[in-house]
Amino acid sequence: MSPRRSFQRAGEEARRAALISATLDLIAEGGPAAATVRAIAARADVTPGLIRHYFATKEDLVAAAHESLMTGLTEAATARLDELTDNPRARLRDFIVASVSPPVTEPRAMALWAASMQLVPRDAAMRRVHEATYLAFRDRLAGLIADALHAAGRSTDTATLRAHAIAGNALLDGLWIEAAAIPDHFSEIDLPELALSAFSRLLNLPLED
Amino acid sequence: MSPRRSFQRAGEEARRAALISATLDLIAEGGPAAATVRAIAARADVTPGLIRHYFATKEDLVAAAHESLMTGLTEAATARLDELTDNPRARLRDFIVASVSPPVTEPRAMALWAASMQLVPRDAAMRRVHEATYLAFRDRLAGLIADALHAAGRSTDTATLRAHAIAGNALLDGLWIEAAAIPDHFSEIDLPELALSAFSRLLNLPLED
DNA sequence: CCAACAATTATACGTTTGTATAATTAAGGA
DNA sequence: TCCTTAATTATACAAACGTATAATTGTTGG
Repeated sequence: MSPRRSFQRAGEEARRAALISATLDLIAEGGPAAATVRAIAARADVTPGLIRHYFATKEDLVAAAHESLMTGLTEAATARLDELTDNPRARLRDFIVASVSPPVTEPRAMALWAASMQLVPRDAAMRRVHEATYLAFRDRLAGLIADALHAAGRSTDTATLRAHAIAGNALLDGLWIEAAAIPDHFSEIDLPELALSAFSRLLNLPLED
Repeated sequence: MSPRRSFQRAGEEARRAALISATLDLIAEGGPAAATVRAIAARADVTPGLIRHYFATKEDLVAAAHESLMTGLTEAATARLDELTDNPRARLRDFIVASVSPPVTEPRAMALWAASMQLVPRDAAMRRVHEATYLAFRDRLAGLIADALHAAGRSTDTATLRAHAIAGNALLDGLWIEAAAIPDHFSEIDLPELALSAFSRLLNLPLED
């Protein structure tokens, strides 16, 4: 007499979110190999069969998890912007600082990001998600740069603006990646200050406090 | 009557190298999941049982492969420096261009790098190797920057130089990573020119042709 | 209060995985 | 030349994987 386990119904949205969260947790802790359908189900406190009910294949679930991760990182850098002053230069400065500060620079985020990047070259769905989220972040940065330069009375043709956004994005990416990879080594370095200083020279626009 | 497959004996060193090479090829092509013992053996043109004869466990083989990868990358970067001209500014320029050009920007390199980075937060040995190779690369860049600035008659205190090297390294990392991740999107962009332009502003030192 | 439906669990299947062990064969020294 | 030894192949096995499908159960509208 094995009693069938009781359960509660949850909305589709909540269940998908729970499965995605469980997937990210497992990948962060033990890499992609640890994110098996059975482990994911256990972490989300459901049975493995339910995964197939919401995601046709495990690949779909992983892709959805990647999208959730990337948009989450972008939002982490963007979140404080809305509550900020309307001073364009301060907004850009805050965006830069947030991009090289926790939670973005936490090792967990880096491990997840690396796991995703590893799939990008050969998984079309992952590549599409990555490109979309990359461009979303870059466009956001481009807008902030344009506003800051304009407020300083500088003209900005689109080609130059795009180059600034690409380089600035690359700078922020490289900084948070290394800071997350070897936190001990960067603990004694004021990363926000370094980022602001480099950005100031990149745009020829003072950003430091 | 199935004839047993013929074979030739090889030295331990050669066999281990062949197995490591096969492992890296497979990880680059299909990720860590593709590097099964059977696939590795097939690629190295031996039977799966032989792997266990040289590596007690598959984990040992993967660790050896990562170490080989890291040291190989550093040596490649070091070797490249020696063939450059002795004009300090040209050396820095060539180094920057090489860092955002093939074979560095090939998706294969990015996939292997991402596979390694994914292990860094969880594996102390991997973290040590990564930190050492990162610092080796950064120190090289710092030396090139110092020489170029000095040749231009600029003074450079060590703190500023280190900041320049960190920011420059981050810029190059971010650029080659994205170029390798979404090559289609960057195909129409002159990445070396963009990198040189950004570096020039970062150092306030003209580097473009 | 009941019936219909969707959400969830349960079970099963075929593959593939890493590893263990026994059988064979190439290579070198006596 | 033969005989020993280590390198290599061959076979086997239990565990874990993703997926498919059937059986149940919570929920909601009438």
